[in-house]
Amino acid sequence: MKLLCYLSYSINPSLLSYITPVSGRVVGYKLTMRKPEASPKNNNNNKLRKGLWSPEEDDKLMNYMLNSGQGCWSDVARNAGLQRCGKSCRLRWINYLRPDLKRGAFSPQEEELIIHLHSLLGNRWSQIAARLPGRTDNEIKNFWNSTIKKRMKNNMSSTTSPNTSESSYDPNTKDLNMAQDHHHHADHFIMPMFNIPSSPSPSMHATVLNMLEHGLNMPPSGGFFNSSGGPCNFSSQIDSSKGFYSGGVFESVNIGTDQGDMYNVPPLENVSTTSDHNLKLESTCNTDTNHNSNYFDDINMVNNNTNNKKAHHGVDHNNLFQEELTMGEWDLEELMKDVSSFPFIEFSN
DNA sequence: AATATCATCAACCGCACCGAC
DNA sequence: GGTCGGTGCGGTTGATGATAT
Repeated sequence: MKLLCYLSYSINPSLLSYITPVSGRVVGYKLTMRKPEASPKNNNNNKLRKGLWSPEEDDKLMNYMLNSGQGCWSDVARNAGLQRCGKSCRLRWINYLRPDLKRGAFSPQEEELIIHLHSLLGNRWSQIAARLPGRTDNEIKNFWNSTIKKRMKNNMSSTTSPNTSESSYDPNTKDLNMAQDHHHHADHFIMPMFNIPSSPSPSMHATVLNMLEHGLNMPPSGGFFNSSGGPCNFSSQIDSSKGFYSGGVFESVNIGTDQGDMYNVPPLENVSTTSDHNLKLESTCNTDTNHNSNYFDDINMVNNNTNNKKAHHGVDHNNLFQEELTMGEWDLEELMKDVSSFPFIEFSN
């Protein structure tokens, strides 16, 4: 089916309106999903259509974009002969028609990467998507909310069972298995790497990045993340033979050092997100000489770029971030502040 | 077989940012 | 400095198919 999807798309992208991009399921054209004329607002003077896109609309937009390229989206909508708002055209293009979109289910590697990036970036789906070539923020967001979040939720509920801590490893529940395993060691502070709140606080965000930055130099006295009491090394390592973590979140020190380490997170890819600031990021980070430093540079860039958005909340993330990066040691109190908002609790809704 | 419930995901909505005027 | 249009982002909705009862 996946192959069929790719083939079909290469022939006529609009055909794939009938196939969901992620699952590859043939679902038929959901003509009534968002009933185009259902709302009175749709009958306004502009007669702008809403709801699902028809194959004809897809064709129009695709042809226009391929022939004329992207301009002002409202112009695109008008010039392409679409009775859609520019916003809708943009969304359709980015999420569905873009030629470089990858189709099909998320691979285990992609899943791991999403989880990892989410632990660092929170719900900054666009930033996460920028590191997954061919994937859209919407796709990743849906995947997270439907699959990963549910998995975590299920796993959290399973922690109430006394047997769960002894349960064998299940790749489908690996995140919470690890978290719960640590969680049961009450004498050690546990930071569930995958369970950072939707919007990590600046201090927590900084702390996580601090860990990544200074993992080797973490004060042994902290020992927050190492149940064995040894030096605290924060990083993640994939056992490539299994496709998942080999030793838990806080075990190895290997981020970005192995060729096969998927957490050697690629710099922002040339993924045609049409986002200007993503392109800027890409231009500043896209070098392959030093993956490790690039990665952290990249994260810093992310912080810088998200800073503007956060400014209206009255918090200067960037300053906080840089401040904490220079601290060189853990601010346990700050860290603990954030623990209460970990999705260990959040996912219990 | 009929019905209810769940899972998925395309698309909308509201908000914020940015640049031009 | 205020307004406006364009754009991007994250949260949410709701139709559909799949699965359970």
